[in-house]
Amino acid sequence: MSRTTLKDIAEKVGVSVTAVSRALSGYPDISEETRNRIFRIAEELNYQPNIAARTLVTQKSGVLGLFVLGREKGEGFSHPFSGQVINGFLDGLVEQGYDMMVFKANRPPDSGSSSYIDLCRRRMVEGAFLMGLRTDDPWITDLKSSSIPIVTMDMPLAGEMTFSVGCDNVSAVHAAVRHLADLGHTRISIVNGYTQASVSLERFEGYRSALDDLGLPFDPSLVAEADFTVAGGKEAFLTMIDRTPDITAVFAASDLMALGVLEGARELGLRVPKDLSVVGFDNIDMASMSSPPLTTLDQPRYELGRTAAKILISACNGDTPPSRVLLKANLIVRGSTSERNKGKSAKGVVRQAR
Amino acid sequence: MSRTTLKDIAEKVGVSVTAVSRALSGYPDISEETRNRIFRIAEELNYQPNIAARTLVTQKSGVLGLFVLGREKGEGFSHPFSGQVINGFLDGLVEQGYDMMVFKANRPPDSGSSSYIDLCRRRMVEGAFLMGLRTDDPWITDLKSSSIPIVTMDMPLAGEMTFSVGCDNVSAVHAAVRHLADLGHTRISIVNGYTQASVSLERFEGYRSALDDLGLPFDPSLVAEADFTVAGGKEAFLTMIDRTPDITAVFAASDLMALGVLEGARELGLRVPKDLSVVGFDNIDMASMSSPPLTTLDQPRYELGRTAAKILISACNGDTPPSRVLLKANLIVRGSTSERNKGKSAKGVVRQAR
DNA sequence: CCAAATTACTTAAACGTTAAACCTAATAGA
DNA sequence: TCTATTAGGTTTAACGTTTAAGTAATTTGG
Repeated sequence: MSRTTLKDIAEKVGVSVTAVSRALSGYPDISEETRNRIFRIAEELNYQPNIAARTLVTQKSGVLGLFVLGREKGEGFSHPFSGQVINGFLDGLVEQGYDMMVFKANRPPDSGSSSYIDLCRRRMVEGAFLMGLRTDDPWITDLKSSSIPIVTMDMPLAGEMTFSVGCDNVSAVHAAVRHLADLGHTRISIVNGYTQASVSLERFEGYRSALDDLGLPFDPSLVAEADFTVAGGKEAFLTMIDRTPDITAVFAASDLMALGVLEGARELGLRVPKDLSVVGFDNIDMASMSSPPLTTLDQPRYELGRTAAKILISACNGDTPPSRVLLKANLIVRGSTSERNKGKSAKGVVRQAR
Repeated sequence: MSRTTLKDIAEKVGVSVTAVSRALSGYPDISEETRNRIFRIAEELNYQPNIAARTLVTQKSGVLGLFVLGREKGEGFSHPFSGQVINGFLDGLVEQGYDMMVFKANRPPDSGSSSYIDLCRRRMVEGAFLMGLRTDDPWITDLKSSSIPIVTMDMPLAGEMTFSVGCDNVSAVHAAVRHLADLGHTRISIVNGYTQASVSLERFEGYRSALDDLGLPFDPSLVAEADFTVAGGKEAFLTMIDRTPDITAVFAASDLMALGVLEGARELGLRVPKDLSVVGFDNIDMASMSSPPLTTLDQPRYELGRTAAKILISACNGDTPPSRVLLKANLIVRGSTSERNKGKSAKGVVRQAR
């Protein structure tokens, strides 16, 4: 026997298919008695609506799409940051009766690959949440002119139907740098992410403005750029400290890079936080477990995902949510930062270690 | 203007809807010339098939479901283990033209929540992959009698349409214990996961059989049980080492618990690996970054996910894949294990530290 | 040269649902 | 008492696709 349909119930109860449909959908024009009979039989036959059929006629699928872009090595799903965001997004959308479909980013836009929007259209996806979008993504223009609502993480797009969620990176980094300055550091370097991520620009802005506000001079040789990974952070740190050995503090634009800095420092014989203070960004689980545990900026990841779902759904309902929502990232002070050690500068140690 | 449909193309080309459908699907009974015209117009109108309509008539949605169960704190998506498995699963299914829908596990089976299978039926999901299923899950019997193929991770179900993927836990743990024994350890303890995970039983079996094979006596007081988390592992280790301070090696059934053991050891002043050797399980990213880096069993996570997709799809196609596929977990030796230190036993250190 | 087969289509039906329009009997309002 | 309304339905059509069953024109085989 195949699946039970409205027709099966209708026949068994002795009413029309429409009556069953309306009863189950809670319309008031079905008598209390028939309604009860219908529900009983539906239960008995373990009726599950065929959502494909419903979608076809209502033109609404009840599906929201998730794109986890940049899924090479250590990115995307396997990035320690993504999990909680996705959890929040999923919870937020399930609460409103939606389901989630996950799409793989088809890398080369040349061949037969479709744009994100086209992928959505086939499945009648009502809105999409994009994580890991970069400024050089080939489908950006496509997204801007989307007719379904799009929420991006960390990357405002300025389209009619595009929205974004993210942290207030500028003030977050400002706070981190201030924290380091408060501890007496004056040679504060930044290991930033690549410029194709728009957070990188914001975080740099936070760094610059903090320096200005604190009366510290800006030195371009204290700025390094990496790819948000451990290896990249380590590499960037090592070349930078070689150039400018008088650094006593590092702000890294991701915890992974901060962990890379820690690794690099260990190799050089620098003791964190005694010789070098390190601040990360994200507060991934690993951050609290490194030695020393990382001082970092906690992004409310779950809340970010949840907010994305909220915006998407309200836009789907024809409302006009704010085009950009910024949540606050909180500085969490742990063991990787401390008062600047005036006696023994990092410089000396580095010279020794080499 | 709304979406382009087959009808739009048909009118513009001057053929029937069927002709367009068949041309686009590659049937041979459309002339080369009309086919080309159809393709050109379809392209021009940026036609995207309405998959809901297709699903309705073919009774196949082209969707596979993913259930990431146990999504409390640190579990599910945010578990460092899940990401790569999901990446593999997604890649495997996209390659075959499928899409992935992710379902939230509705915890209490009492209220109005539906079984995993029912969730699938509504969306005509063709098969599902379940991660994090426990032996005490309320929907187990439902799953066993499923009419759509189900692949579980790490948990064989013995149903007509159920399959499972996982690692060969028994021989993996066997290798880990042998590694410790080879280093001279004789008091080897196990911090296992909770018994509701079937891997726990298998890992315990590996532990027992290794002990037997190596001629080491089994001592129940060297067995602890925790919840796979860092905190749980630490707690379990601390109470165990208090009871039996002569332990010189620990096998933990997850890297997170192993990291907890490391933390506990640090607090007691035990030096790893000098005073205590520790082996984990999973090879999560964190494992290589702890200090010391963890010796652990590497699960081929990506491959596990990919295999799940492969099995699911072949079962969807009416084939009969093996009901259980076990991949090999490889021992990766890092800094957390070393030769047993005969001079200074852990016992002495613990006594001192307390 | 005619029947049979092939080519290139078309028509009709179906998938399971919802929405709009319609209907009938009972009830309410004047 | 007659009409207007309401309650409780039913009938019909539509959503966009695929598939089975035609059909007319052309080609092939003997």
